[in-house]
Amino acid sequence: MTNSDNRPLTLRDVSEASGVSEMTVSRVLRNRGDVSDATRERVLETAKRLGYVPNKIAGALASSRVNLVAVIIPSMSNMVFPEVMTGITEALDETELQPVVGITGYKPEKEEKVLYEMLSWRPSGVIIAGIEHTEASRAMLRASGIPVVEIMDVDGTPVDSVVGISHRRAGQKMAEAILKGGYQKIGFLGTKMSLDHRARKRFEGFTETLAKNGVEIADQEFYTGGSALVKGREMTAALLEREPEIDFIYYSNDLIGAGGLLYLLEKGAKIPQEIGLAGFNGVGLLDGLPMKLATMDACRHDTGRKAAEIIAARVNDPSAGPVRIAMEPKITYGQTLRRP
Amino acid sequence: MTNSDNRPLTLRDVSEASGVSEMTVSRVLRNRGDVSDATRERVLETAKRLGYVPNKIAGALASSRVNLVAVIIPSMSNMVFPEVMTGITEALDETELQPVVGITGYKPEKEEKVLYEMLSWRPSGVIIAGIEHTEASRAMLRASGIPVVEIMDVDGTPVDSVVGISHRRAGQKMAEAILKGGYQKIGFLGTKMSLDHRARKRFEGFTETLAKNGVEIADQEFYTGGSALVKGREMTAALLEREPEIDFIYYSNDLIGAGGLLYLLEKGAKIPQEIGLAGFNGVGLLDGLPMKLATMDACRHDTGRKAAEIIAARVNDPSAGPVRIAMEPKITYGQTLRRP
DNA sequence: TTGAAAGCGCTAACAT
DNA sequence: ATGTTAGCGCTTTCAA
Repeated sequence: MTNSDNRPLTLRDVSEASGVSEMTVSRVLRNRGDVSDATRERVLETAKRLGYVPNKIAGALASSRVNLVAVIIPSMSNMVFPEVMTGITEALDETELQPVVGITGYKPEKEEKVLYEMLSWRPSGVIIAGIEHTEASRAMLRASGIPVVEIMDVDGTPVDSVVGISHRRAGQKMAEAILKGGYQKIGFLGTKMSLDHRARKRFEGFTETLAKNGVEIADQEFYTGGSALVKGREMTAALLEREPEIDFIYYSNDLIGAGGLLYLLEKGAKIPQEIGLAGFNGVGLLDGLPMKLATMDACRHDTGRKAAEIIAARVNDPSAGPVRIAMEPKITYGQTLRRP
Repeated sequence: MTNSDNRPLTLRDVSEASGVSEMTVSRVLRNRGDVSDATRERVLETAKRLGYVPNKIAGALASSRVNLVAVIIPSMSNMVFPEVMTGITEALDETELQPVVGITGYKPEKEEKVLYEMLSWRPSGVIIAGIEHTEASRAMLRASGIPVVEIMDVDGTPVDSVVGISHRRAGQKMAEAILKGGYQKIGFLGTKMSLDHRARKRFEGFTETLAKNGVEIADQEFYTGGSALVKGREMTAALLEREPEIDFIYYSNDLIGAGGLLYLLEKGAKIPQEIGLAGFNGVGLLDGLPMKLATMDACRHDTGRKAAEIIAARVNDPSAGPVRIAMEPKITYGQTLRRP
């Protein structure tokens, strides 16, 4: 089954074993050009019998084509990014392209390293989360000469193409909905936002809109690390301890929102009359909680799909220009946000 | 910032711009061999100024070394696999190796394709979930001549090395704990297991151990697709409708277990006196539920770490032999399983 | 400490 | 329909 020495098989081995030139073997294996059925069959049979696996490294070097798309995201355990990946994978499955994922852990320097590493494999395109990058990263992206799509945030200046929602707008919209719901004393609980630009922009859009309507955040708290459900409970308890009059809490994500929801339900709070809640993301995982949390869909799946489609289109037609797609985040009222 | 034409920069460009040979540039960029400080500095400065990014494709072809480890898993949205990935990444971060992930969607044919695709990049090793593969996949793995670690299941015959728990044993252990807790009429709710071998093995170990103790599963049901929390609710409701006497439900994963738990709490069930519950996986995400679900830790993080360490060791010393590590799954009683 | 030559395994381009 | 030749951009090996 294995070849005698430990050398991986080459095209030449298949060529010799099947009695046709390397070039013809190559053509058969890539379904290129004209090859007679007889030859084709013989080559395929031989390749299969020997257990030949082509060497893409050599192929890529020779053709200067690499059918890989670098996908650079902060995390895989966030629930948010697997969904984006699904969209990307779906779209790429219709092409020759394949995604390769790099994880940055939300750290700009790590992003820079991962990007450098991935670009050194000369991928056909890059999909990268966020629109904030180090100057070095932006320079690399520009210099790469390949299509780049920044995703999940359109508030800023993209290197090339961009697809996503405006988080500033998402925050605004939620603030408007909350005010229309008649809530007055509003608190905010979220992650520490020094590096989570999207959460920060939502927060900014949120507070600005409240301010325009003469409302100021009654209280706020930011956490880092730990179980989101537990944090949601704890922070909600602490917030209400400090400010018992609060009648709405806006959470920076659905998980801490769910923690807060569970806590308040146990306390017997009247939701959404006495107190309303909203999260962010539209995490399907949470369907099945005792009460459906108000949230906002970040269009993650579509964003992934669209981004991949842009790359695919650009690979086929390098002359195509940059694209900017701002999706509209939609509120899901659930059962924790009073309708106007 | 970008070079005038669209051609990516090569070593030669740096060589010409810095006035030293390509070879010396190469040495500087890889910290190899003796290069004078003056030369090193000049080369690094030039490379940075030009924005040179090395071409790993060419490097890999020339050196026949690829510092990539193929990691092949069924899914990224399962909560289980991101944790394994964390362990793998941690261990690889201490080496020159880098993980590249392929997703199979639990489909053997897709696994075969992904494997072929990844092997064609000539990685330094393979970490692959499960011990059941198509014969073609096994043949590829054997023929690849690189270290292979199958993970998360040790019940079967590995191609090379294997790290994980015995799911059969996990099922047995949970059955024993439930019986010792004094439960008698036991139901099972889980995923359809045609392709989820690990869930199947747990189920088999579970029922066999019950049988040895003269107990037969009182009722069971299998689902596919949909929100796990919702399914957990629905199936629990249906099960208790059919068999109101049931005093324990074993779920094939923590999420449907959590759905069942929430449902039963709403119904005012006395847990764990009148009815006990247990899931599987030890999903940290669920900390913060009103009650802590009994579960079993599948040692995912350690499994990932260990697997990566085995690959790294083998890369450094190709003569090392295969390794088999069976971890011991530990029960977490939580608050839903009566202790003996 | 530096450089020159050869070639990794494949494919583009050009024969035949 | 098939074969030949010349690289792709780097590293290995050997020479200076």
